[in-house]
Amino acid sequence: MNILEKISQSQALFSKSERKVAEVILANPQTAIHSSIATLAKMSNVSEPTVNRFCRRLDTKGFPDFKLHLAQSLANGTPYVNRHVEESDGPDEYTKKIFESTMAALEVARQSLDVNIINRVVDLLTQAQKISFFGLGASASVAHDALNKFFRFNVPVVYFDDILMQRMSCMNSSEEDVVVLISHTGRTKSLVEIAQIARGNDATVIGITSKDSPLAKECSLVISLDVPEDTDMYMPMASRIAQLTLIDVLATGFTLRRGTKFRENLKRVKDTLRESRYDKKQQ
Amino acid sequence: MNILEKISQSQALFSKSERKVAEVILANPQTAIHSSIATLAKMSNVSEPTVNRFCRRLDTKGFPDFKLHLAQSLANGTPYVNRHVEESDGPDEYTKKIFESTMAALEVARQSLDVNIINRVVDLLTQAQKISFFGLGASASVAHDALNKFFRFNVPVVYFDDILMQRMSCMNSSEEDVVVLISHTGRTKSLVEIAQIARGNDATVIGITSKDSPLAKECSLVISLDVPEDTDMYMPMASRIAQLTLIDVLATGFTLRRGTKFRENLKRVKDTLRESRYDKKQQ
DNA sequence: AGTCAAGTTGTAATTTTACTACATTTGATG
DNA sequence: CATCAAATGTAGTAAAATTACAACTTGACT
Repeated sequence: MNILEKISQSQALFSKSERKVAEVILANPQTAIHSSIATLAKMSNVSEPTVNRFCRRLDTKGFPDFKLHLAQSLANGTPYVNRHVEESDGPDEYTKKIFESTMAALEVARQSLDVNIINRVVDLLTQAQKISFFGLGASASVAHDALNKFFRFNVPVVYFDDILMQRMSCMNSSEEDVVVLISHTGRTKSLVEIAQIARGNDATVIGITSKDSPLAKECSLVISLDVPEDTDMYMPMASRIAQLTLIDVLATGFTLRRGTKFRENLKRVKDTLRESRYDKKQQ
Repeated sequence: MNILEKISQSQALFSKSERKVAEVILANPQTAIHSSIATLAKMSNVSEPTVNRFCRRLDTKGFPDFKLHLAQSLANGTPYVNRHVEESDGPDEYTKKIFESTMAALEVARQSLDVNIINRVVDLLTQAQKISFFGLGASASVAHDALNKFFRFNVPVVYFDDILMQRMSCMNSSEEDVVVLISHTGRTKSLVEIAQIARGNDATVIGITSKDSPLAKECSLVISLDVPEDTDMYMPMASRIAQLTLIDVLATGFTLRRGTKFRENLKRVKDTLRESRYDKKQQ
């Protein structure tokens, strides 16, 4: 885990002087990694051994090891998850925080992914007669996006954001069909029911949802995507982005499986759009 | 620049013994960051000062500083932009590449954003009588997502993915209305026309699009979002994610502007969903 | 309030680590 | 093969981190 997050979360664990050290480091981590233990001790108004004890409390081997961890946290593009937006934040602050926590969430999501399952899902998708993408609420737009991607592959794709249409569509599904259900929580009742209907018609049901959820239990195959969600805002944010990126991965896997010739087909689809656009040169 | 890459590229610069050091480090960088200069010297069969000289040749201040740089290169989640998916990539490789390049794209997008414009857009959105989100193709799902977010704020929000509906909606817009148009290229003809119609009806038109595009020219205010897009795949991927994250930023700015009391309102909206879900405990 | 124990913090000595100055080696060139 | 510059190593020095221990807080219980 990112050591900066760990510091801000472990406040309770620290003693008074250790907290002083934590403050100084959090306030200026860049300076911290370039300081010696003596300098840092002086900056925090504590003794050197206190800094050392602080490092060990964070399960590092000592000060140099701690600096290594800190350096990694500070590495470009390794933002910390727990940058919650606060009431007092200005536009520059909340913009930065949201982007950074989104990136961090992607990193976490990537690590939680099971590549073998992705591979099998790509297999199933390439062999499907018809692919359906269903989601509700925030996940509806993800399904919508998936439609947009897979539509270009010249495969029968279906997307509905209406529960009844989703049900009817699943009623008519058959063994060769793949139904992809998207839900962050995996606890949306009507989606679970749809999974059951689809399974009842022998369709392959793939869930993009969280592990061990009711929806996951009803699926033939689950891509579990555990994303740290900032619940302060009462809106799904990072989970959606992770789902979309996963869709990108699946779509990419799909095109790779289909080979180069198929890729040319994609280019043609894209070229078709040209007429609807203003030429780049003409501006 | 990543110091590991730098080492492998600077081979010519090194002396014979220094190259030995480079080899050992490249072979096992994880070990290197946890070794002292003495251990590393022994592993490379060179003297300690040689290791030190090696570090300085790479423009670091000395061995400890070098280790810091190395640690940063090794931090996971340090994405390189130029990780294009290749024909021969397996699932683990393309998954990693897509996630990493998405993260990198977000970082680039964040840096290209103008915070002042974001602030003004948030201003306009909070004051709007009605907010419309329109996009076509891949950007339609982004607009769809925006609907989902702003809908929770108890503001009149409109979203259509049908050109005619979009036009009609804009025809009826007025001075107090804000129309948000989303397009990566900014060269989709019908969207440009819609911008003109909306402007003609005195609505405020906000573009989430690329700078200097035809669409940008027709907007009252443009949030330009320049994203490095992997064109190999002929599909918009990173641009969409950046747009969505921007929507998150706008939505967050919106709620912050409205204050704490408003946030409680959001919680109520979320709680309303409970009935449609399976309880967490019951599983 | 006084005492004691547990926990916290600092001082000073010790050990480890990195760096510097200088000596030796290597190998290329006339 | 003599010479010189570049490369490498040796040994000493300086700096940094860690340890052991002493002094000081804190708060519970008599």
